[in-house]
Amino acid sequence: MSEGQDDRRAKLERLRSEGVDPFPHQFDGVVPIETIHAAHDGLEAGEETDTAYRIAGRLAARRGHGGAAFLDVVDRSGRIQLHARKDALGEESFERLVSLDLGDLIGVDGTAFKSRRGELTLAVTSWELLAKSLRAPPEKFHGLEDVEIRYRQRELDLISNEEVRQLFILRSKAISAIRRWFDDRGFLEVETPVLQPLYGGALSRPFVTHHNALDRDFYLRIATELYLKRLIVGGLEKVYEIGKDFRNEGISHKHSPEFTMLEWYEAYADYNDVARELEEMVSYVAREAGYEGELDFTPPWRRLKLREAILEKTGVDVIAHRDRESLVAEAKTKGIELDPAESWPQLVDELLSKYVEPTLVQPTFVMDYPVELSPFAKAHRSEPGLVERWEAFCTGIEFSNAFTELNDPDEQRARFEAQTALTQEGDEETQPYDEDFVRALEHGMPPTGGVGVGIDRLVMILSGRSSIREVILFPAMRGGS
RNA sequence: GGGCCGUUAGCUCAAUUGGCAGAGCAGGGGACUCUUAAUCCCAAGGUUGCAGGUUCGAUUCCUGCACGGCCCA
Repeated sequence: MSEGQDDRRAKLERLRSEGVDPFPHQFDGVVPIETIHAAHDGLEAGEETDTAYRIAGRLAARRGHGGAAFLDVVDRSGRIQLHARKDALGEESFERLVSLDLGDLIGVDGTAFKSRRGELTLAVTSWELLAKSLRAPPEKFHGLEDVEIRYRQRELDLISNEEVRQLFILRSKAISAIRRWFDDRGFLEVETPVLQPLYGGALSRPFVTHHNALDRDFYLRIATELYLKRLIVGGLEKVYEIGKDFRNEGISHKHSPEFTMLEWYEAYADYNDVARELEEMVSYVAREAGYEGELDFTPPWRRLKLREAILEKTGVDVIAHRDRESLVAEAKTKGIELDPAESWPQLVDELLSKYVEPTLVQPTFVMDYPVELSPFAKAHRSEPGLVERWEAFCTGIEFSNAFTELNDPDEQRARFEAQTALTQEGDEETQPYDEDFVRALEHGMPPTGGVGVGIDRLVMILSGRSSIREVILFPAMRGGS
């Protein structure tokens, strides 16, 4: 009797033999359960109405009392109690209703009232089976807690865990709010290739795939950056894209090999302009998604220079020690052991991520990065050796990255060549030379501000989750079919 | 890649020193017309992740593997 399936199949056959279709085609005129709550939560205990509603959902609990029964039905918007009476429904309909299995999908007509204990309830006047469930749902009180099953069979997680449903509704609301925000400001939503002859726009190893008819390899994109900037060259001026990027690197609580990225580019803007846009946009999205936590997204956010942020947390001035040896030595005087095998920019990155990042709880911009870590950012207008770049942090994680975009094609060519040199030294996360992109820049790209936002990380922040897998419906897992 | 922890009934969890593998929920039978983790009675439910090893005897100890979690790189 695996998972009680035999009992359920026997009921299925009995229903069929009684002339009941266990899988009917549709059920018209359903209202969300929340509309009943909205209309009648103010009723007094014991108060009855003759207002009729038609709802549909999954049977989540049942409490029988002989000639009557209470049943809980759940839909996407909420849960409501049903009260069924044998004297109201008749013997056949009542017996069939109380012998349903938990997990069955039903449609119900009933009138709203409040029970003596004060629970809003639908008195069932008629009902029908909408789909038979042949497997037992997870236990009703604890729900499904096994993390592996929650991720591999997310449908069960959604069925049994209300807060998981709420999380993914929040995610959906956040993404639609993002689109609304950009659409309202004259941005065009565009779609650029996922399959790319060359990858670029970020520092990461790519996934490789093969096109049979062309007999050549393609890369799954690691970013949308370079194609979007070609659209800026083409005169579209304000563009954004929301889509999946793919990075062939380790999986952690903040890295998924497949993740959702928002990028936008705006002609005639710089990194200060787009910083103001990010704080406004996130503040709007948090409001629209119903965020109610401790974080304050109200603009303006705190702005720190990278040099000062690291100095404040470690006592190390990375700009005053602008080569590997002197930086390692300086860190040592502050009691920080750095790996002397790493390059200067890698060491700076380590100081940032280890000593600064975890302390940035409220939304914060860290500004003005060394040129070595930023092959697409324009030189800083007043700080030599730095570029006009910021990253935005919140709850200790980086969720956004932006530049005043480099638009000098000769400078861009030189940056690619520097990356190629790193590749030859064995660095596997470098930027391949993209001649199509440089040629596009040679036609002239206006001054441009560009931003990337990790949508999964933004949803983690808005929902208070600490693992990226919690906010991805079907996260990548080892093994499986 | 490394360290630690976990994997027992459909689900959530027990099992003393290595000695008959238990409970709640769900499912089955029965009672009950305002309950809400409903309640009460009865019966059933197991290849203890997989493969080895030690032992008279392994859920328990050892080795390897798989999958997962947390931390580190």
